[in-house]
Amino acid sequence: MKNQSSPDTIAEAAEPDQAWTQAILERPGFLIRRLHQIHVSLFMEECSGFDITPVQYSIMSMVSLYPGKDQHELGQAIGVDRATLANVVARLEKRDVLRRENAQHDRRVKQVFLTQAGQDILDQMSEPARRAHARTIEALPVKGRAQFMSAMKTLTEAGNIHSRAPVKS
Amino acid sequence: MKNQSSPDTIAEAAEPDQAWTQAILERPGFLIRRLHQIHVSLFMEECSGFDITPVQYSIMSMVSLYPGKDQHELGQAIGVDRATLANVVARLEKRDVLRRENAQHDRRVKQVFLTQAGQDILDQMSEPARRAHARTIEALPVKGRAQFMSAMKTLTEAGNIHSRAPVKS
DNA sequence: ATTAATACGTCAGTATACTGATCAATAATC
DNA sequence: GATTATTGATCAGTATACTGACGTATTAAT
Repeated sequence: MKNQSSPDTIAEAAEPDQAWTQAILERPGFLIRRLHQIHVSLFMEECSGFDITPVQYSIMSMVSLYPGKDQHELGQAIGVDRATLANVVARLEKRDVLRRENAQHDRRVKQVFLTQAGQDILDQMSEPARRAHARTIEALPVKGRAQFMSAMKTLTEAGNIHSRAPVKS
Repeated sequence: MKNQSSPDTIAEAAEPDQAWTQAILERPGFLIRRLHQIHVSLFMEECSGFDITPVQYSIMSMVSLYPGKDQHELGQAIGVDRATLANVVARLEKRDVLRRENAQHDRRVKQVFLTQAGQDILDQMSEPARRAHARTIEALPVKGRAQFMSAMKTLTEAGNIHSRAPVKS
């Protein structure tokens, strides 16, 4: 209610402290959010025409490996909470990419399967998806990429329990 | 429509190929999404009670440095598209954290200011926010943290133009 | 066997993130 | 000066992500 609430402080606010701005833009969380945005953009660019998002692709990949895996297991496998996973799967089912089926052994459970259309999309996306992942870290020297991926593994494994939807292997 | 669409393939699908599962879970984009989730969780945990998200904190920090910056500039400064930024700012305005004002020099422009309440929250959040960022990378050895942050800077700078809301400095 | 606890899925609500369209104000062009 | 183009903001729609609550089905405990 003193200095920053008055509009006539605009002029001299143009160059307060470049270092402080840098401090904001170099926080770990900030850079992680940015890199996530960048990867999603690269993924959607490489995979344009399929209209499949990175998370959808992760789910399809996992269902392809484990046909009949239920929603709860799928969520735990890729680190997506059950509410979000149900949303994504419902969308893919509506588009005839996935199919859900009530399990006989437990009527609470819904098992997920790829349709033939879904398997075809997955196959066709293999190369563009690989490129998107590669481009995300291509600015690093080859040696640096391995170091970076190693660090990411360390951090995600260490932080796994702290996230709301931990990956359960 | 052959192997994966039949529910009686569940049993033998239990252990298809551990290596393939690993391949999914070690893609760059996958780990980036996970680390982003983890950081947000840590941030919300450290800053519980304030009900301020990481992006909201970024905006508040930037407005504190540049009072009167308009929405378009703010979005470019922190890498958030204008539609999203307008949403976030509108929410913070409703909670009396920020204040918007129509600029005299250009009636299209809405300048953003912190309220006193907003500045107080920002001040009080300084330490918990710092801890959240620190904890996000604390699993790395001290030397590894610098390397990791350096790699993140390289990647976000290189990928900046590819994202839909590039940071403009 | 009934009750209690747990598990799976869903729903409602909220937040970030993006797209594409629209509208009003400004800037550029003729 | 009138027309055109550009810009800032908003709106509608969609997607991931999470919370808390609910209902139903299963399992555990009594």
